[in-house]
Amino acid sequence: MAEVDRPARRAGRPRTTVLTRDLIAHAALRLLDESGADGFTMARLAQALRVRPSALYNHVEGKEDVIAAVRELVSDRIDVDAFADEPWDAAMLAWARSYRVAFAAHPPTIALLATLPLTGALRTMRMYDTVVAAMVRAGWPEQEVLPTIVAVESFILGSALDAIAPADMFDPAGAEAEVPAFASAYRARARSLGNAPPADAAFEIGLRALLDGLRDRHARLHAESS
Amino acid sequence: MAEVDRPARRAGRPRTTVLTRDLIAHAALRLLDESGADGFTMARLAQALRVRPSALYNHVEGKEDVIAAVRELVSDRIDVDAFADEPWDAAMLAWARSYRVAFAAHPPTIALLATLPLTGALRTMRMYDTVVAAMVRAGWPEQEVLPTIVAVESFILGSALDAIAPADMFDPAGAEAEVPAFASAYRARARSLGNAPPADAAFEIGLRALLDGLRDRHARLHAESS
DNA sequence: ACCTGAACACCGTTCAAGT
DNA sequence: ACCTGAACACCGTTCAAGT
Repeated sequence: MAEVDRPARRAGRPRTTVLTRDLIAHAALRLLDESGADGFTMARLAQALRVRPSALYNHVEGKEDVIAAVRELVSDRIDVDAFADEPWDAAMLAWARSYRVAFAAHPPTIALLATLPLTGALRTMRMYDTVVAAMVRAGWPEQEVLPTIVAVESFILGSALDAIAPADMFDPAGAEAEVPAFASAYRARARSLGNAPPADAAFEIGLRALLDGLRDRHARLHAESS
Repeated sequence: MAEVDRPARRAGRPRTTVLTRDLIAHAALRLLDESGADGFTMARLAQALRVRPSALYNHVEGKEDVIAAVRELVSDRIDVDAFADEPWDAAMLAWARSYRVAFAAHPPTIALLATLPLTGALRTMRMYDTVVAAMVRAGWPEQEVLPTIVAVESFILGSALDAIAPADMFDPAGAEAEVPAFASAYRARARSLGNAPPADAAFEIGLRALLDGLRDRHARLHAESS
C-alpha cells in the first residue's frame, strides 16, 4: 500500500537528474520545518525526494553535511546591506534583527544549527568581511572587531534558542509562596506584554543594552585618541 | 571476552540498591565528559553502571530525562550568592561568569543542555527568585526584570556555544584576497590574544558592553523618577 | 555517474519473566 | 520493587550490482 506511490525506478543511473546537493538541502529544510528535528532522518529525507537513502550519499557526505547545507540556506537570508550606507551601530542593529529573523523563520532548525559550528564557507566569510570593514572604517581598533562581532552573534544565537523554548516553561504556578519575587515579576511581565512573545522583549532589551554599551566603548576609545 | 567483566547479576530485584536517579545523572555527566555527545547512548550509560539498558527505565523516563538530570547537576554549580551583598551590576557580572564557568567545565554537555529548555525545577526557580529580588530592590521596574535576566542568560548560553566551536573554524587561509578586511582583523586578533581563547575575549567584551548598557538604562530610569 | 537493494552495527524503548 | 533478556521499530552508512 505504501509501496504504491513510491518511485518505480530501477537501479542504475537515471536518464534525468533527480538529485543535487541543492535539491537535498531544500528538501531537508522543508522536512525540518514540517516534522521538527526529531523527524529529520535520512530515511524520511530520501522518501521526500522519492529516492532510497543510499542515493543521498552520492551528493552529500552524510547527515552532518546535509545540516551544513541547510545552514547555508538559512544564513543566506541574513541581510548585511545596512553596513554599506548606515552608521556602524544602526547597521549592527539591523543586521542582528535580520540574523534573528532568518533563524526564527525555521524554528526547528535553530537547535540543530546553533549547535553545529558555523561552516567556514566563503559566503559566511564574505558576510564577516562586510561587517569587519564597516567597523574598521568607523574607527574600531582592529583587534577588537572580531570579538565584538562574535559577542553580538552569541547574543543573537542565545536569543534564538530562548525563542524556541515553551512559553510557559517557567510558570511558577503552585510555587508562588516559595519564590514570591519571581512569581510577582512573572505576573508583571505577563501584564505588560499581553500576547507579545516574551522572547522578543528580552531580545530587544538585550540588543539595545549591548549596543548602548558598545557605543559607550566606541566613544571612549575615540575620546582617548583625540 | 567482553562478557567476562560484565556483571553476573541474575534477573530479579537486587538485594542491594544498584541504581538511583542521582547515580544515573552522575554517570551520565562523566560519560558525556569522556566520550562527547555522540558517545552518549543509553547502552553505554548502562554499561558504565554495570546494568542492562532496560534497567535504567525504572529510574528515569528516558534519555531526555537523563539529560534533564544532568542539567540540574551542572546548574547547581552556578553561584548566585553575590546578589546577597553586592550591588546588582557587580552581582550580575559575577553570576554571569559563574554561569558560564559551570557549563564550560563540561564542554560536551553545552550543546545538549543549551538546546533543551531549562527545566521548570524548583531549584532553578529559586535561582531566579534571588536574582529578581535583588534587581527589584535595586529599583528596576518589575516588568523589565525577567526580560533583562533572560537577555543576559541568552548571551551567556550563546557564548558557551561559541566556546565549543573549533578555534580555527574561521581561519581565512587561502581566501585572504577575497575577504581582506576579515583576514586582517583575524590576524590582528591572533596577535593581541596570543594563546588566550578567542571565545573568552568575546565573552568579556560582550558581557561588559551588555552591563554598561543595562547600567545606562538603570540610571536613565532612575533620573526620570526623581 | 548515480541509482537500487541488501546488509551492518548500532539506536531508544517496551515488556514479560524472574527474584 | 527492580533487575535481566528478548523483542520491536527504527537509525546512519557502506557497498556490490546494475544501467
